[in-house]
Amino acid sequence: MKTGDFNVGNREISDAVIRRLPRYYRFLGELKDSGTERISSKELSEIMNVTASQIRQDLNNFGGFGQQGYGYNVELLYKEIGRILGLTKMHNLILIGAGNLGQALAGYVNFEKRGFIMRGIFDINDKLFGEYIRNIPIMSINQMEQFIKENNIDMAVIAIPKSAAVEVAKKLVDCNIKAIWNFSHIDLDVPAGVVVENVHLSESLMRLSYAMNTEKYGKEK
Amino acid sequence: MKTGDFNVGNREISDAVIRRLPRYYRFLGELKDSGTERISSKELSEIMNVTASQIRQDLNNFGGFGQQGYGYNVELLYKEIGRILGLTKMHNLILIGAGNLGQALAGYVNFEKRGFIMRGIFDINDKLFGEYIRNIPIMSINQMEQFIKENNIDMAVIAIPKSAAVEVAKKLVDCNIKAIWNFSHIDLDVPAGVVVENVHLSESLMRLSYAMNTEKYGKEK
DNA sequence: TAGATTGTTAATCGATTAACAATC
DNA sequence: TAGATTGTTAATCGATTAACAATC
Repeated sequence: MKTGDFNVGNREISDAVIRRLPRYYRFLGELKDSGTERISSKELSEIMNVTASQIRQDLNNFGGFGQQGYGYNVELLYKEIGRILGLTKMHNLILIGAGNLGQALAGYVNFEKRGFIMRGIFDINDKLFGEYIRNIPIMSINQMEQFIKENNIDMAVIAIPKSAAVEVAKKLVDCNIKAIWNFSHIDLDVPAGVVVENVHLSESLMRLSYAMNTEKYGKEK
Repeated sequence: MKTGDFNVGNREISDAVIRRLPRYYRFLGELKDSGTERISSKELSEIMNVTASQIRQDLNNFGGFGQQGYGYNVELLYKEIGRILGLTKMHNLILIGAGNLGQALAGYVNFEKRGFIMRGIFDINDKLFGEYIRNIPIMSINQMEQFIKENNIDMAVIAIPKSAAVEVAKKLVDCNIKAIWNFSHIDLDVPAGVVVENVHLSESLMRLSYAMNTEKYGKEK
């Protein structure tokens, strides 16, 4: 097992488990802030509305963080999950697309709390070049490749229309970007070793639409 | 079976299926736009990178839209999925929070294509009152309840800090809002009959962080 | 020590995939 | 008609829940 490899043994950790980790992290953070020192899987399960069994199973993918008869130390567990999620490392990132959504993302300071530092913003609109959002310069997309190399960038946020996203993603991969946070409504095709996390807002809206639609006329409970 | 109730028989349709519907819709829309008339589950499975079996199983939750020996008519299937997702209906919605993210969401015109019309924006910052984003007026949060009643609003987008989100959600529920698209980093607790769809960007970022972290040091494939 | 609660194994449940008869 | 492909049943796989011995 190499450094940074958290799963006990070498089993593959299921996506379902990983999807739940940030939520555990959020609740533990709140408990920590409220001064709670210890918590049992049972208590946490009631707060989070999941089963205690699931909590214990999930955590034991990564190690035995609890203690029989006591439960879990909140601060320790919070820190461990943070480490598992990679939040203790720093990453330099860039944003592509200074439209509405891009500007909102650039203005979102909470990234930095998690170790993600936005270094540059790229767009095709030359009216924006030279401007800044929170000290982050907006530059021409033509300068992107050079900037990535010179600034040790390993992650990119894509917030441009889908017609341009595929080409930009290709360039990013060529520049050895390791992670793409994709807000464009398209599935990006990247080689192994590059990770993509999609935020498809329109799909989220459609799910809400479905739920509204079936709730209204659905069978009574 | 009542109008608007799409599931065949009366089985509960699993969340896993529903989460895939918008993606089918997106791919079918692209196929339709490119002039493709018919497609088999096999062909679609190759484009979408899923199994043909899963596609057929998923669709047959809602009805037999295909034809043996032929496959599926793209335009018909696209329309059916749109209907299932409730995209043929109109909804009036409001936005709470005219910060960076809220402004980005207000500027996002694609909602309207799906039948979601933003009628008003509410904030606590009095410097914004009287301003407009795309003809949508920004008003005081104090006017919200009256506005909802007078404008037949059935959905709200919450894009405010989590400290204020719980209270606003409570007010919305009292005003008979049926759906909440929640961008605040908190789990909203709403009564049965009200649906919530969460977009937790920070959790998405953490998942990307996890993937980066394990990819780098992970076992070679 | 007795009580509490974990870590872990076993049982159950649900979702995905495979197979194939029905049928266009 | 023969070939293709669906709709659907059966088999498999994986995830969740339950149970309990280990142990703090």
